[in-house]
Amino acid sequence: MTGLLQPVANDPPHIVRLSTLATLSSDEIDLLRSAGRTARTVAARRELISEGAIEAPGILVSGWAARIRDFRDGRRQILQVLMPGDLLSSPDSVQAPSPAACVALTPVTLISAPAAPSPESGLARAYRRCLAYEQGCLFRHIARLGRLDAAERLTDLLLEFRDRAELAGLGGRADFPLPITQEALADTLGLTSVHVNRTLQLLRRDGLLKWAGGAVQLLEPARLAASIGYRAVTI
Amino acid sequence: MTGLLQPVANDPPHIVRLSTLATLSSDEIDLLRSAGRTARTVAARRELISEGAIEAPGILVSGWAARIRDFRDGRRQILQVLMPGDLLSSPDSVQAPSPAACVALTPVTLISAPAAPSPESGLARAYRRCLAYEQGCLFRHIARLGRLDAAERLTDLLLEFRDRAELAGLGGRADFPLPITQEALADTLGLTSVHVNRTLQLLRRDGLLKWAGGAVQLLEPARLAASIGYRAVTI
DNA sequence: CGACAAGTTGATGTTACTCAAAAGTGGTGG
DNA sequence: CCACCACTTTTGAGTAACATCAACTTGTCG
Repeated sequence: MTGLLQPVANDPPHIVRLSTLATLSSDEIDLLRSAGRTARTVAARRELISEGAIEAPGILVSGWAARIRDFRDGRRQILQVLMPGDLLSSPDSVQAPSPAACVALTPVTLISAPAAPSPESGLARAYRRCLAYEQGCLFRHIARLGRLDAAERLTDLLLEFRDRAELAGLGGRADFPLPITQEALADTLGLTSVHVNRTLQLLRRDGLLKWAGGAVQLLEPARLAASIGYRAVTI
Repeated sequence: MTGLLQPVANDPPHIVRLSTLATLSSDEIDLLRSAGRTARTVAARRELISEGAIEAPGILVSGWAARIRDFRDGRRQILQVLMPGDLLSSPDSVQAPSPAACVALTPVTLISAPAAPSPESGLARAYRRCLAYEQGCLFRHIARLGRLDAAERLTDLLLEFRDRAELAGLGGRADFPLPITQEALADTLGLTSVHVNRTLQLLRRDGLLKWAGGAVQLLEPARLAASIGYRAVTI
């Protein structure tokens, strides 16, 4: 059977995400499904990719991970947070040494990303749009770290997570999984975990969010978005 | 005449840069040279690309530019600094709406980036390596903003500029052009221009750098690099 | 020479860091 | 089932880095 399909809600996150970014043929979806049968699992805190290693094209299908930069004195910066459905490295891009190590923030499962049938295929387009989206997120991350204060950084990051979770069919319009520690959040936001904790308490006290059982619920997403002039990453 | 050439010091920066990143045939170099004959110039402070516009593949051949994010209240963050030889957008990548506006920091000249003859050609490889290098710089920028203090940020950025200038055949091992204002530097580093000014004075007082006539000279590049554990972006 | 942009200086305020310790949470094995 | 351990979250008090505001100087270009 050949033809075009709409993304299905019960599909795994990477299939929802890729088929939202470009229309995939059912052959391509089958390709992704069969790739899902040979998954690799990695325990929390373990490296998925070490710095300088050649990355095999991969997709994160469950758990969260992060590209990180460690400094000699113990400081650590999370460069990019990866959630289910995210590409670890596209089959199209250069097989270059990874510019940064990638570690699992939770237990993680990975599959290898199937090569696209052709550069004009839907899958190839989906991969390219993933990369563009990713770059948009990196730019947003830079603006966040450079010019927002703690509460604004946290708000901005949570809104980004919400959008990305929704893109992969995870969580709803105001709630989404967030299975990482406050310390990981601090390393993402360029803050200390103490300060992240205090900032979270402010937002909770103001009735803006709840965070329990590894999931966040934004109580007034529109007000949050308006308060920082949040706009979704365009793709 | 066909064959492989070494980069020539007197070549324009984009040719030096691309032919350092991958070996180009003389046909490909001719392609780049003829692209150089139809240059576009943009005055300082003008936009090269506005946010959301579709970017035409381009190369910066002279002057400096920056991708920026402007906030409603006047805050501004420079997301990426572009210097001569840098790709504005690769012919290979998606023709997606630009995630951020790009403005000229000095008067600028642009050429359009010629499409690579084939995906396996040297030029296509050079473009891909440009993108990988660029991503490495973005990661470095994030770590800088998230975890370094003012003096470290400045040092790290100047060392990156030195490396990138050298890659494009501009400047030497310790000195390079820096034709931008302290305010642009502040918007890059997530600091105020007042604080950048004071931090520069510290470095000057310690005999670490000179900055005059739009060019910086690092007096002890090795000591600077060691002080922050600087490692060049790997490509 | 005048005007405007860029760089410099000083005084003061605030955000976020540091250090330290207590309280809560979850998993493991006896 | 409980005791223990490691990890995470929370709280408090003092501090440092950077921002803010405002003025003044220098440089540049028409």
